[in-house]
Amino acid sequence: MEPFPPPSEEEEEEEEDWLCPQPAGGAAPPAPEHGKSASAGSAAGRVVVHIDLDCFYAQVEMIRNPKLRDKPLGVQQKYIVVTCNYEARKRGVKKMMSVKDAKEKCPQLVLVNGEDLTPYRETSYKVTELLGEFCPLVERLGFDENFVDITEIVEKRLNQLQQSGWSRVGVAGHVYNHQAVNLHDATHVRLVIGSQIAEELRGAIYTRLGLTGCAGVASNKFLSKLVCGTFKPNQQTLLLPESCQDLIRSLDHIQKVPGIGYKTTQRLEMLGVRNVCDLQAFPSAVLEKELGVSAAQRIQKLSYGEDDSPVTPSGPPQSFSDEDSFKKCSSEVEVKEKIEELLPNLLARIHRDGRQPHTVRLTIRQFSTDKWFSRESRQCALPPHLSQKFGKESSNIISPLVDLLMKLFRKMIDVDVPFHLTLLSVCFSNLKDLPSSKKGSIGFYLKHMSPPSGSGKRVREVENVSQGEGS
DNA sequence: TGGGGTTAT
DNA sequence: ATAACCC
Repeated sequence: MEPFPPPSEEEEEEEEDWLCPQPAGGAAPPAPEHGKSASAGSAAGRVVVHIDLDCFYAQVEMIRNPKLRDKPLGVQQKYIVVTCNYEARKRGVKKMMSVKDAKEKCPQLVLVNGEDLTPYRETSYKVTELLGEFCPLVERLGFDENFVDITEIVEKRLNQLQQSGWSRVGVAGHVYNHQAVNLHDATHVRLVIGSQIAEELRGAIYTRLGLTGCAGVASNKFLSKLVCGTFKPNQQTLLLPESCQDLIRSLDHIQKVPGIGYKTTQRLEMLGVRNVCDLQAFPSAVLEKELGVSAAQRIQKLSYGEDDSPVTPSGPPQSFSDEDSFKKCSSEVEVKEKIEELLPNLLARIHRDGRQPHTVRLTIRQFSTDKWFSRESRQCALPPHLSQKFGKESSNIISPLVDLLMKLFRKMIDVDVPFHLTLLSVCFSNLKDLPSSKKGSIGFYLKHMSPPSGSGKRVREVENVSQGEGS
């Protein structure tokens, strides 16, 4: 069996094999422990993989239209190229580049409109669902990233290896810093097995969905995400604990730290904190006064690579929204028309989901020269008789919803004074399962997970994929 | 900069 | 309801 995807640029370096004598009664791998073995977050240490699909929207478009495969391709929303394939990147196109700049850099650039997210959203959930077949702890981050806590799968495989006595154990993919693996170190062994599982996850995503992506394997979410980007298209990287400091110190600016965004960066810079080392060394008490105890402690722990946040299964979405941006919208009639455009698609999505929303929100962005960032919103509970109508299609739910949304609009905007909007968004949230049957089940994609043969069979399939036969 | 999402306050 | 974060 070959590595998997055709993208041949891969030269999976350093796949050395290690002959590993098992336990021998020494202090090698961890004891099996009784019954429920190391659950996620136990003292044993977790194994977390972060999976990040390569230029996701562009990949989806290339699958929809294979003729685009070998061309430089950009996905356009309004006048922005939001992402592009690697052919385009070679020629200087970057994410979030204006169409004008992109065409200048690459006149042959092919553009597809990506304002309708439906194909991306659907593919995205297929990926999450697929990962959910391997393991229940899958957390989405945006449409193209997932965290998977594979601690339990690693544990199972460790037990199997111990029973077979001798096994060939080797890293799949890269090791950060080219650090040598010590197979007498239990933590190393678990992470190495994690790298094999990560490769299987990527392999499944490729063979079943045709998508390539990167993976990072580490002992927590934060580190797995950080190390994921080390080798970029379609490769994976394992982080061993001894290289953790090197990884985080490699971040030249604090805004590269996931969890430290624009606002926090501004405040940290006022305090003279410019890089991760500054943050590590900064007095905690002062930081807590500036950011609050909770945020301060969290980001300072991040600066050491510590992150105890669990991989929280995302399950079905918490909200459904649809938005449109435009140059100008300045009359009530136009607002109503825009809302009427947004609703049908949204309602169809909610109908497909099957749950009932109990809250609606209208969000606007007003034109302004300096604060293009800020949005305002008004929300209200849906009257029960409207909530009810989400199950059925026939009745006209649109008119009363539009009326409701226009009331929300008038709470924000005095329609007697001139206004200039550049965005409208409608969001339905507070989703509840229909009172239909008995239990409050989770349904959605986690539902059909165990056909008769159950989880044992599923896991075995995973385990078989890249078993380098022992000898 | 788009068209989405989440959680915390 | 807003503010922060993520993509």
